[in-house]
Amino acid sequence: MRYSKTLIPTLKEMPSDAEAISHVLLLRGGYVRQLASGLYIYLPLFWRVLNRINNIIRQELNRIGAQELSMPVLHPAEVWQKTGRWYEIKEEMFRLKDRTGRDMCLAMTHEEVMTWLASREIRSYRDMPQVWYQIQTKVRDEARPKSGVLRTREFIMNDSYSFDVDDDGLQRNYDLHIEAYDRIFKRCGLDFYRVESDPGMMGGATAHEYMAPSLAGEDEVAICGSCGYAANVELAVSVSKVHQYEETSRQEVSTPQKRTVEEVSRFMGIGAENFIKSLLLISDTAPVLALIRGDQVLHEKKVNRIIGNFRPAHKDEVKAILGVEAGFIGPMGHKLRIIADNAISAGVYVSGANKVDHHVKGIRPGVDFQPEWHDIHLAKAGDGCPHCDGSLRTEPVIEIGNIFKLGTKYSTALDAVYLNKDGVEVPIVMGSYGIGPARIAAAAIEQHHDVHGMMWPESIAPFDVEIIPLNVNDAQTMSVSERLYTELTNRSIEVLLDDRDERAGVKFKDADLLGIPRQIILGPKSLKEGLVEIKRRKTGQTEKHTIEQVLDSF
RNA sequence: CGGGGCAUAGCGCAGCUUGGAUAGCGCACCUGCCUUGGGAGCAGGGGGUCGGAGGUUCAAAUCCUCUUGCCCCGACCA
Repeated sequence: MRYSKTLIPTLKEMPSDAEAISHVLLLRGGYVRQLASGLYIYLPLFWRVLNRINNIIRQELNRIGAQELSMPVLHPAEVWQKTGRWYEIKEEMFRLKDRTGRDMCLAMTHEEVMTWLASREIRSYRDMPQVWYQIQTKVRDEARPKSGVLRTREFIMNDSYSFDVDDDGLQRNYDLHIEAYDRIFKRCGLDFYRVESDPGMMGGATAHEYMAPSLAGEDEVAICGSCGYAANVELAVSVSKVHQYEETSRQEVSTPQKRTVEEVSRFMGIGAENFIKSLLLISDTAPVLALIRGDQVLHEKKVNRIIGNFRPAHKDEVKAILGVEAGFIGPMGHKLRIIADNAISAGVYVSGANKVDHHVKGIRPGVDFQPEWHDIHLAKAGDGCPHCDGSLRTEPVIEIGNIFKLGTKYSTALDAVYLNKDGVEVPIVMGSYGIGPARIAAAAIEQHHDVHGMMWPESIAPFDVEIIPLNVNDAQTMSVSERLYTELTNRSIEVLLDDRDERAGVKFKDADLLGIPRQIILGPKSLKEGLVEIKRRKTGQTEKHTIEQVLDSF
């Protein structure tokens, strides 16, 4: 392609609204433009990148026997009503009516419609397994679009759905998708982790997320350096550091005006890990007392799974329910439900005395009070790995893909059933798998760039090579450029020819910004010797070669 | 949804506190000359009515009210 005839509106100045590096570079490099909050126009360069990514995805999914198809973006409400998500999902779903007043919505995802199709077309165990996928637009009214193309309200997703007769079949398809996804992300040149994740509203028990490490990431994963345990911190299990404690007898201590763990800890000269933090939570059904170690943070999602929806109690509620001011609550002597983090199952602790201005030391959990034991603390860097002796570290990541075992949640709701060998009607067992191509692109930029611009992995770069004739008014320069352009193109190499009548500096700057992996530089000096230069964008190294050598190197 | 910030030429910004005459700068753009290995130089030129509505005032980019959009933090996130 000729640069002079391609829309590549590069920007010299820093866009003021961009924060994430990928966002800045996509804007500056003329890859995308923003139409409105969370809505982006993909210009020719970005579209080429996405198509390359999508082709890798296609190849790998076809390889495991998946079949590509395409689904509507506009859905009738009924299918979403049948699974209940029409009611469960709130403002995040775009809803509208057609001219007859029928309720419709824009697709946030395609479990419903895929399952609807399966319910009509799959009749027998002989029809399975099936894996259907598409590369389609999804629309979600995000509460807060951000970071350029990383979190948008409309985006392309590759989503794949498996249909099996039983859990074993599902497991096979799940494993096949892991294989395909591993290959896809590897081929796209990304560093990534596959981590255990929260199935969330998808339902089902098992789920993994593919995460690309990046400062621009919204998620955080906990990783064990020794055994490879990796999980989203939303559900990461961790072994709290063992702490030293003193065997003291139970004893009340006066702690005037000292309420927080930090205050009392400093006042008594005892480390925060020797405290029990008592938090009163109001769930939908009853108040619950949650206990965690003083040096830890309560993990609301974990608690949510145990007691359902809840909120922290207000100050006056604490007084009304426990009969003591917040700040002096202790675990003992209460009748309500108590859940405690495993970390405090051993040891001797200090906590509130349930009496203003007093705490108690020498408290023995399991002896002085009997809670339900759970993991309800937030895993943090330095905590022990739950599977080995290693310790965990945490890292910010971009979610680039996810895989879920759905089970029969959707097939049951939409009556997608088949007849098994015994002639019995059984619900289809499903899995769903998703990849965000734009996030792969953004993650690749986040992971591969320098101060001058992007450095695309070869597999997903918009072009394989950029030819840079330094002086387009020089006949020899141009004839060699044209020859290289033609011959490389004939060999199916994707070439960008910077045929603009611009100064050398402009072309170099733009080329580095665009990040095409290889640059072929044609200047008068080298050409006199019959040589051209090849520059590798990643290393910045240049080598001089004859034209034949260059052609042969591809 | 809570908190904060911004909105003046295509882009990046100044001017606003303390109202006052043709609203300014850099980049980009157009014309000419010159130049061609890291975003050149000189000369000339076009383009905005200050996000929108209302108000105060002799006078509003500037003060007041409302409103819309965008960004950031948090909540949320199939």
